Amino acid sequence: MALPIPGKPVRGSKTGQPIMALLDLLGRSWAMGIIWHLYTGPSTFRRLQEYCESISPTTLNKRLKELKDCHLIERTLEGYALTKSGEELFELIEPLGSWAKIWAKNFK
Amino acid sequence: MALPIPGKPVRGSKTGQPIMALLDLLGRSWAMGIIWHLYTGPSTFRRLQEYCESISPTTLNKRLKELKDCHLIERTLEGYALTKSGEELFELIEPLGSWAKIWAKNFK
DNA sequence: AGTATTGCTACAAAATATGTAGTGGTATGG
DNA sequence: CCATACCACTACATATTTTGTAGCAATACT
Repeated sequence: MALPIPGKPVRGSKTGQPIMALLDLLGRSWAMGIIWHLYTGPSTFRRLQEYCESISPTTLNKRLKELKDCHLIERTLEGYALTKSGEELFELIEPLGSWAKIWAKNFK
Repeated sequence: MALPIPGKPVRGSKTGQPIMALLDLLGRSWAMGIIWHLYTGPSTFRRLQEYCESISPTTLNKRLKELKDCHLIERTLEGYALTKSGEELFELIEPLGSWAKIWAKNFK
């Protein structure tokens, strides 16, 4: 399980379980936030930065590279966009949106 | 959206969107791995540590506190266990497991 | 009483993220 | 053509998070 993450292998990948590699990738700061936003359509670097509450350009750049290397996003003429694979992944995590609302009520 | 995360407010919570708070929580190191493991049944601190590839006790302890504060896990006589809420959440992320296998083939 | 295991805490070092400034590239206007 | 203005990044110092190792108090087992 050698995912093409720049630098060292993915955290959690030693077990060889793909799910662990995926959870590691998604468990990095803003990774899921980026995917969530891109489902609304392609976006520019700047707009992603704003959407992710002013994530630093350094981190955004790194995250985008990783997601690109894992074929979840790609650059298009309109900016960054989800790949077919990325869309599939989004559709799997989409249900979290409505669940989160119910969950959040426990803290009001 | 003031989730009871020890210390500062959840990253991503400023928008007031519960999904962002949830993605932040789940986007911390090993958070989803812990949930994934606990679905197989209650577990002790030590076994969780082994399962999470020797996550440092400091981080494991912090993460367990956060997940407890957000009512996703709880301490039982048998150790740490998912709450009703935590189980619901797991069932939402469970499909990632089979998807990850297909996705991983792109890197072989 | 002695040894083992467990659930943690302490703390220094390493890795990661942030915040701000700046660079080079392309578009727009005068 | 030159200035101004964005945009997509890179550089780099600082802050925060995670790791790794050691150790301690509590319970269990011999």
